[in-house]
Amino acid sequence: MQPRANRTDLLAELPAEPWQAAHFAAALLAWFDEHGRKGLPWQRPATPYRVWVSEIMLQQTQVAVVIPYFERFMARFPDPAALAAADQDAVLHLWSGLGYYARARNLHKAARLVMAEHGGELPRDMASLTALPGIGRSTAGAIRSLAHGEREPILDGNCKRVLARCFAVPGWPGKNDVLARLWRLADALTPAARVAAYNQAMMDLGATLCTRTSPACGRCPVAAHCIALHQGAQRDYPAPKPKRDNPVRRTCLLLVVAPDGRLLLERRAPSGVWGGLWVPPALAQPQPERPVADAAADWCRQRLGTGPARLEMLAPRRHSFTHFHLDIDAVLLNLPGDQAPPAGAAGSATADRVAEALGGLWVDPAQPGDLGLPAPIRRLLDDAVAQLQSADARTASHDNGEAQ
DNA sequence: AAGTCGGGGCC
DNA sequence: GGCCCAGACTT
Repeated sequence: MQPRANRTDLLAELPAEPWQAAHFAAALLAWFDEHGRKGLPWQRPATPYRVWVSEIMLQQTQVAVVIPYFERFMARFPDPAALAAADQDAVLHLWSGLGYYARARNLHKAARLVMAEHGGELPRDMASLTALPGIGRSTAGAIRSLAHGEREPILDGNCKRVLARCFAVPGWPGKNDVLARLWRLADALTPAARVAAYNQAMMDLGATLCTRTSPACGRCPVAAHCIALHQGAQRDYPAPKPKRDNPVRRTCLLLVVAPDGRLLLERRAPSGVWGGLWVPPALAQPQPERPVADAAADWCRQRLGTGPARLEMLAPRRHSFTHFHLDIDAVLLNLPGDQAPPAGAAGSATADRVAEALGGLWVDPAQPGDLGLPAPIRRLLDDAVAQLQSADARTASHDNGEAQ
């Protein structure tokens, strides 16, 4: 005798009944025809490439944020060939501010694979799609369903919330068993006809009615199916991620400014936080008990072979990531302009030696150019520019005072 | 199975 | 300030 399924399992298996799944899909599709989103940029036209790029951008990122990035990206890289031919810096530049930069690196890598191994067209089958870096089951399902009309379930954050509520799925969807159960539900409910509309409808429902905090159950097309609504427990699903205290890390960023006003950046290692992006050099291990200004001056003498002509602390700042806080001390270091500056170079022999020694790059902090710059670093450079200008103004007024 | 990877919207 | 968002990858 097989062990009897418990009550929760029975409820979860209900949509596997064909008639019920069909009713769910029909109700959702009727609602979609009336209220669904049909004018998003990647829907006109929904080519495999456009759906692909949009899906990658939309990973962990809201639609309204993505739209301008998507438009710029498509204008610059209209097809896989253009993307594959681009430098990684150009791709990261258009990604600056979106976060999760591994998405951009993987997208770029995958475009080159598409050119090399798939004749310049995205493959169509599930195995080949998920073999490409950055494409998992849900993104592959979105490409197959939205761009090709193949019957394939998706499971993004919206679908997880809708399904967790409808079928009262307990537990945090980050857990593998919970996730597996949601996938089974998604698969069982996905209809054979009108898959693209159905999958889009699931996302639209989650984004517009079945929202995280105040779901509009009164207008929901699948309210009759919703166990959470029946129990008045919409708020309990999906269960939140178990939270833990995020650690605090410290760093000290050195804003080294050459006599001509340009600022030193270094490229970070390919993996890890801000991988592949350009960031000012950092003190390896800031020591809590030692004044940061002293450590920065020492770094300057030891690594650059010259003391700073001027040193100024910027206001400390905290940047919070998903899993830790980063306290940033920023130091403005002006290099001396006493060496003879070669024409067209960064402004001094010292500056040139520095860039060579560190593998760095001198940029105008007001116009860094086409490189990937993390958003907080972008803001930091803006602050540095303002600080330099006010310092110049003080110097000028001081000089005037002496002259008079 | 748990940890890593960003930045912004919204409450 | 917390929480989440059209997730995927590494260990």
